[in-house]
Amino acid sequence: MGVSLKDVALRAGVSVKTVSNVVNDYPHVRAGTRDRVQRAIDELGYRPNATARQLRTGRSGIIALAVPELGNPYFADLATAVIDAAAHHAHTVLLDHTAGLRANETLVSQGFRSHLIDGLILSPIHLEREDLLHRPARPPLVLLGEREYDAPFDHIAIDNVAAARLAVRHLLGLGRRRIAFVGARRDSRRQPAHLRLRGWREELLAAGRTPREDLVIATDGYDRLDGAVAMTRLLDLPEPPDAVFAYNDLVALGALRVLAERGVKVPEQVAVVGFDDIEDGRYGAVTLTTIAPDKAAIARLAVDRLIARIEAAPERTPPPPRRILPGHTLVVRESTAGRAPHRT
Amino acid sequence: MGVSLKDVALRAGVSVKTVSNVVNDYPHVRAGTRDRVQRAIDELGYRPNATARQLRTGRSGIIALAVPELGNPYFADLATAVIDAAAHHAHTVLLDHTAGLRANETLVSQGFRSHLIDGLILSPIHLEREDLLHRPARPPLVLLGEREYDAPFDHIAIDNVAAARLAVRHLLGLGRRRIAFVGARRDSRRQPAHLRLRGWREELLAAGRTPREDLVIATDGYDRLDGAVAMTRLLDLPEPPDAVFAYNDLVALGALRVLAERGVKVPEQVAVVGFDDIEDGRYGAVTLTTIAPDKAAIARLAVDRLIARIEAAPERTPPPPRRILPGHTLVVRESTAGRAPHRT
DNA sequence: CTGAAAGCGCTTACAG
DNA sequence: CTGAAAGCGCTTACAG
Repeated sequence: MGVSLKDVALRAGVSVKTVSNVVNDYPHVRAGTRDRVQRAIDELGYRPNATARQLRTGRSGIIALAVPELGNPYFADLATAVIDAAAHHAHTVLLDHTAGLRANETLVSQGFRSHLIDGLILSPIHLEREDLLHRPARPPLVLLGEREYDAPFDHIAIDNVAAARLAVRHLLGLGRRRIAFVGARRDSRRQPAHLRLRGWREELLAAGRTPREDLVIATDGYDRLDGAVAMTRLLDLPEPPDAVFAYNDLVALGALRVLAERGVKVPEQVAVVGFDDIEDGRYGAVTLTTIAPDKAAIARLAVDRLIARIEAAPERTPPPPRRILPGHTLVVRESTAGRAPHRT
Repeated sequence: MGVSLKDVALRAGVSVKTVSNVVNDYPHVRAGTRDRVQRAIDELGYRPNATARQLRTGRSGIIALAVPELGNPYFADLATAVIDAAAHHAHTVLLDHTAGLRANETLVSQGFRSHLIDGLILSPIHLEREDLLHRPARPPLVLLGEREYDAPFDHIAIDNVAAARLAVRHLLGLGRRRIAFVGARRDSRRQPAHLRLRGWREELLAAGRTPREDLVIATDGYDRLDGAVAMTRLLDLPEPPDAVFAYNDLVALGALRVLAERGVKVPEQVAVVGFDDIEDGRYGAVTLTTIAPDKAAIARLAVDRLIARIEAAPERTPPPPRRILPGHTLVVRESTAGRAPHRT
């Protein structure tokens, strides 16, 4: 079917070894030989067969990225950044979505399709530590996101507690006294959002205030609808909050929608802070104040770390797994700062 | 390193052929033999090497999907749907983004990484017909989206002209008389959006109205920012429009943001219709009326068609390429219908 | 600097 | 119903 090394070798009158040397830029090839081989390659339109190379070398040049859902712009942005970072290392990205389900996350982490990929970047939601315990050493795994595991894997995530405290401090600075947290889980044993919730608690305590647990709203997921449902409940409280810190921007946007529906003024009556800095937050009728994780840094660090493990010689002891903390910033917009007067 | 067929064969006391037969569910294997082999497989933890299988069969089980950008929720949704549809055929999806650049789109269509993939689904923006002309027959290609090419490839897209006419008809039915189109291109030779623009023109003419070309606004891209810039220009016109039909929802959302900023009432003063039905449009302060393409159908049809070509016997003449038109609907929301009174 | 040959782990005619 | 063997297209010690 296709043109193989052998065809090129025949045409150039050399062995396949020499052709292989030329194709892989092996330095010690005589210039004349190289030219002759190159000409044969061009004439025949030869292109190396990646599969055969992979079978021989054990490397595919593919890394997998598994996120809960691409429908969340945060993960779409992250995926884009990972694809770009991988391209820098001449790697391609195979994308998986887990729907945040523990079973899917476990399957992926256990090496589903592992023969096809050199490494895996996984952003888990409901995966538990024990799901990770009997994982084979290959392909290497880098974890992303808020969930922390006492397990020997690199983990790239911003400091969620510090970021949450920054958000709550901002709201306290605006004089807000009833600050709700939206995005806890009903099941107290499983708290994917526990770090952001902890930050909310810590900052309130540090300010000498008692965290009001009735202002902690559990949600089913982390989508706009969850934020809308939670906000409705909060507004129906005898004493509604004057601020909302949402687990993420989608939840915050759902809350903003309900506030608009009910005619509640933002930020005058209720201030809102999200988390992720997705683009939607910059274009609503009220733009959204949010925590902006450095997504490019997250992607770059994750890919760099993964590639380093992929390329590590198997006989040497690998570097110990690390927690790496990319930066984050608070981006203040209308949902806490109010709107500049109309340009008319 | 890993456990191979040979190891299993040795342990089960059969030939590799028999193990292969069991692994691939070849029917004619004696039950006793099958059990013995299965036990050996389980004990050794054997898992087939996909790379070796691919080298032998020429099939990887991977299809590539190339979209302009994942940051547009429409493409994120589409990618999700394609991943699901591919999973039905036991295929995995390799994701590429082209940034809508002709060079990237050409590279992908010409078979970049073609040894790794069984087929390609491409949603082009600026690709031209000539870029497609000297494409090798393999891997098969299915095209998506508004751009039409007089080239022998399957093409899955909703009827963009009919959909645009539906949107404009809706606005006309609301009594709007100055209906702008936002999302044309400056360069008149390259009009990715030409079908939706044509629909705008045709429906106005059919209603006995003259399309006002000064209400056709060119944009650099199809993002929120482009919609915001365009809306600003429209509002600064001596006689601003009373309705906007946007190329897509992102552009429409950018326009809505500017309308809110300027204190223009939607839909009373300006009604807005988008295109794509992304989730953001359902949660703004003013929800967005839009054309909803049947994304699941698009993904399913594209994958089905691609898999059929992948599995077609190479010696038989392949089925002729087809244009397939999945359905679409108009979803009416507040940006044209107004808001229901507050629930208080 | 270059060649002949083994082998990565499968699948698949070809026999029996 | 099962086995022995070739071969997919590479890379890479091993020679020379």
